[in-house]
Amino acid sequence: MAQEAEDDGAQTFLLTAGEAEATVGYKLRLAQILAFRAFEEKLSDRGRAPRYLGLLAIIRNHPGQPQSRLAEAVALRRSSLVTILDILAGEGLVERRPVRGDRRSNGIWLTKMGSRVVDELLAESRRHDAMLTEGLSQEEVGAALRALDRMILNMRNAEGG
Amino acid sequence: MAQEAEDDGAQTFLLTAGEAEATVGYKLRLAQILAFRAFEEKLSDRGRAPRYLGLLAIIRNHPGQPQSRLAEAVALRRSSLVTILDILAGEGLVERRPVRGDRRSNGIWLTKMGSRVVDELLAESRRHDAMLTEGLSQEEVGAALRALDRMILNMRNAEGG
DNA sequence: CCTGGATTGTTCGATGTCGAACAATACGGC
DNA sequence: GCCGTATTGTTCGACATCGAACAATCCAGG
Repeated sequence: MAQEAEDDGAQTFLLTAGEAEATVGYKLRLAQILAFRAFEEKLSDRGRAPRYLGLLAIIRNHPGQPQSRLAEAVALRRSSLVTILDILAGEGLVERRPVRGDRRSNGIWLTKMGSRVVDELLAESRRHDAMLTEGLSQEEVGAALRALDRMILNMRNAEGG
Repeated sequence: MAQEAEDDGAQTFLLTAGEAEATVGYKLRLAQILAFRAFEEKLSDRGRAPRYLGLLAIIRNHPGQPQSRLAEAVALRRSSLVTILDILAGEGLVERRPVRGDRRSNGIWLTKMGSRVVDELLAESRRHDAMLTEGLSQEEVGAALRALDRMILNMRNAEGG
């Protein structure tokens, strides 16, 4: 009966907080919040590109895709992407172009500046990854990546079904 | 030069989106968004407890902790936790009690109902985890958990220093 | 003691994401 | 060709989280 507050040192508390019941989902969340926040803070002088680097990288690898497809790729909503693309277009990183054969949709493309910014930020991103996975072996990192891929796949397959 | 939009099927696009440049940080984010969203949607009829299950579990394991300590444990800000605890207290899951010896801080405790709700939701959470990690072996899940722990540790050590 | 700096909870305005709606456009079955 | 249904981008109001400020309280050094 823990009717009395425990007297952990702060360190011990943080390390063991929720440990007993901690699930993959929970640790996933914690790690993501901390990693994402740190990355954004480190690059707070580069506009909003760091936050949307994933999106920008996808646009570079798959230029001309419609917004709806991009939204699905980064697991955000169609409606959220509107504002995001407005911002990125406002910063001159991205362009909406008409798509021949479908007057509903826009194709999204990187500008030259956008392409350059993505290059720079991907380098930063790799440095950040190194910090994030410090103390893990190549094999462990690889295994974690494969596990994450599988989780992403599992959740995508479950979506809307 | 990919000046022409590619003609992936939607499946292929999703699977390979950003694959070339994908970092641990990015996949972490994607997996977390999808997993968290699915968990919340599945339990949309249980108030706001699902979203804050991690917090509630920590309160159960470490009753009587001050808000600031809890905020750090779940990687949210002190100011954010105020609203959250207001809500959880409003739903009757949590109580603020005065702390003897420090009139600034509150100790946070689960109510009986809160404790019951946490039990139920932790069971749901384990089921959700099973879905999330489907297709991964016990060893792979264990390795992923250890990797996540390490990443959390790394980011915490880097914080503010 | 007592005074200056830290810590705690709180408020408040700013920003990001969401879901539900909508108009414009595409498309399949007839 | 025509019509019902899907899809696309968009707007709008709701909500979650943030950072900066603040008052109350604690505490360490003189």
